[in-house]
Amino acid sequence: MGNLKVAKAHIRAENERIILDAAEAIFARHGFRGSTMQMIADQANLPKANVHYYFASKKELYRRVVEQIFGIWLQAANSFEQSDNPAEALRRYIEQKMEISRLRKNGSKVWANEVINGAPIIQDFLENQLTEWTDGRIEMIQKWIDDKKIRPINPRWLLYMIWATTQHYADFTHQVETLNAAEPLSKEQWEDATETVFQIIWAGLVPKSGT
Amino acid sequence: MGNLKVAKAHIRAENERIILDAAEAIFARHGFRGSTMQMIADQANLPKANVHYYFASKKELYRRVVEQIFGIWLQAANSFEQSDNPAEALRRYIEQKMEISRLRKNGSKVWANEVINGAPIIQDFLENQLTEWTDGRIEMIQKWIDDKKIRPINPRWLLYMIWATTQHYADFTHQVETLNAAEPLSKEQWEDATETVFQIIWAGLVPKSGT
DNA sequence: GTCTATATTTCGATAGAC
DNA sequence: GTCTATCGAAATATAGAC
Repeated sequence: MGNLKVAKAHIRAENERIILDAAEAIFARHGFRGSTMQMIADQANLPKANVHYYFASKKELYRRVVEQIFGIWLQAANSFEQSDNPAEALRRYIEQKMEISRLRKNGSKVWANEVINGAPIIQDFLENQLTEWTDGRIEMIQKWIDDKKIRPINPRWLLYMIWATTQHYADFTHQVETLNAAEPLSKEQWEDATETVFQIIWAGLVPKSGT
Repeated sequence: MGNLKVAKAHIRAENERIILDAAEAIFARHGFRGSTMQMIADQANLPKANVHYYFASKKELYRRVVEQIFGIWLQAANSFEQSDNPAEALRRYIEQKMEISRLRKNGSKVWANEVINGAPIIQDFLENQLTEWTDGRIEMIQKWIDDKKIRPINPRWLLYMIWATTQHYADFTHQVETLNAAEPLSKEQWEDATETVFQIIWAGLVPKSGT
């Protein structure tokens, strides 16, 4: 009896994972309304009714996908804390964000799609978790400024700049690859792009030596 | 007879304009598949059948909207040419891009949506016009580097950085406003953000005085 | 050129046999 | 837990009167 329960729970966990991965890919490519349960089922190699068996509605499935992405974002964001040295903290954060853009393109695209459309489904994430996290990071950056470790700039615009620049490589992959002779960026290009993003931002933050 | 033709042409031009504006707003908010001809008709204050009278299909209407946006982008991009001084040229370009983000949010969002989804409808723009324009601008920036006017960085990543940072304020308006206590950015905030973007990028490009 | 009514297709969701 | 068949609700597009 106990074994049966465990086996069934295992099947459920595995199928949910397969469907979530399939849904992320489809939602990233076609948006919420552009994606059909049939497409997701095909991507997962399951009959459409099975998808409905595990996720009651398309909306619930979508929300689970977005939740998953948001978790990864917040987790990476913690790297911000790990150093009191602004150069180190920013380098680590930019590197992590670029790494997520490289490895989790679909997640980033679903998020972008959702925000562009006014976040009809995940507004609560923006209002609660993201607002809290952002306010905390702004305080940290402001402290760096007060300590004259970086130039006085508005910390908020700096954060947006890092988000925009790093996520661009995930959200606009298709444009980036088209402009790269229809080829994905090579390992060297990813490293070079990451280094350039960090270098420009950091050089733009260093306090003027003469001041 | 001639007058009648002119009058009808006028009616057509005006109605097409009304429908295009309505469609841009709806497509920006709901994406291609999320938008219905009924929504567009309501936004334009016209019966649905009239929209079909002027635009044979939803796809044709969408393509016209994206074409319009792309024209505005390319036009603004010319400001890049107007100065041989990198600081001036970059400042003007960033200011223009931020101005478009402020005034033409919907256009930018439709474009972003389209690229995220793999540009199924406007791939030819990416392959032709955008590739040409980008290659030309990369040459210009490379010349600045050769002339030691700016530090040696990969010009392509610099362009992407400018695009990403400026368009973020249009595409992610909803997130930016949620993080701004649900208020649109004030005139002062727009100016401050623009200045910060330019300052960080430019300071990150100036050649080291000691080298 | 305008607009009501409707044909046709597609999709989300469920029933019910296995 | 799986899967076929199908319902009911939209949505695109068009026919045809004005």
